[in-house]
Amino acid sequence: MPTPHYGQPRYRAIAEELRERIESGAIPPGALLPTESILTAEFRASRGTIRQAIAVLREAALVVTEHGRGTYASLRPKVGRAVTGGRAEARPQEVAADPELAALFSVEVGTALVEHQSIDRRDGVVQAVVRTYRLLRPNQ
Amino acid sequence: MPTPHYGQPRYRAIAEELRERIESGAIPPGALLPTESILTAEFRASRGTIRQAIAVLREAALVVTEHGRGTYASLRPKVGRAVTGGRAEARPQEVAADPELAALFSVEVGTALVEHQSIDRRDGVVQAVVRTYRLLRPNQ
DNA sequence: AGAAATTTGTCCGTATGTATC
DNA sequence: AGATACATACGGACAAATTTC
Repeated sequence: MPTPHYGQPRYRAIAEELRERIESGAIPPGALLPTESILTAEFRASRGTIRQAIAVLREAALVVTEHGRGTYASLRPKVGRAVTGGRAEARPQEVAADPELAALFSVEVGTALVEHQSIDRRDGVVQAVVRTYRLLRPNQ
Repeated sequence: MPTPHYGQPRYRAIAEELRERIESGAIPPGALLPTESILTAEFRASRGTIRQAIAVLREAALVVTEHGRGTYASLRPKVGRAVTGGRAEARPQEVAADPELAALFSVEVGTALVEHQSIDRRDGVVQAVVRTYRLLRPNQ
């Protein structure tokens, strides 16, 4: 079998399909995904490709994998706009760069950065807090 | 050849070695890393293993790979010296809630949260750093 | 402009190691 | 101990993007 992946690679297509199942609730939060072996059979793909697909979901924090156990659907599907009141507030503010941010932005520790904070709530309960950091004035 | 990986897997050891070369300046910022083919010969490892090692560096934002071109060392500063617990960037990571996060999540200050950091970069230059915080155990 | 070489991307099949049940 | 499931590693083949000639 050749390797035709015009446009979308197989592993991404498979990741999409699995993402659908998770976000739709077909695979409920906390539940185990089918084993790599089963997915291999279902999608008629090699195990490496299946693992690549799962890696995409892991990167997206949609699943968590445990050695010898399996891969679980994350307890936190869809962070996006919940139809019911998942509104996010923003609050620009200047903060001092911690060592890691300083290294990333190539500035001195303590340099002022702009912090943008948004909050994802569901039914009034804070689900996630997102902080975005940028330079006051981009260098380079 | 068997696959003994007591403790450290091969690909992580190779990633460590390459990380050394980058952080020491042996591979200066912006420079191309040796091709996968060359690394395969040097480390006597399969291409898959080399690619896995490079994936680790990519995850740590130490390199950027471009299709058909090669893998570049990131333009990040060698400031990453002070290693006072300052990890380059482990992916999902547990951190202690600061007062503001603690208030938002309704937990005690210092409670462990999961931090996920992603970096938006253009041409190797960091544009923005996004940190997302969530509870370890979502308490509905 | 076009062809070839180079380099990374995707995919397969197999084998073995390690963790969990 | 045995079975199950994920992790690591190898080798081969072809696709796609880039560079070189």
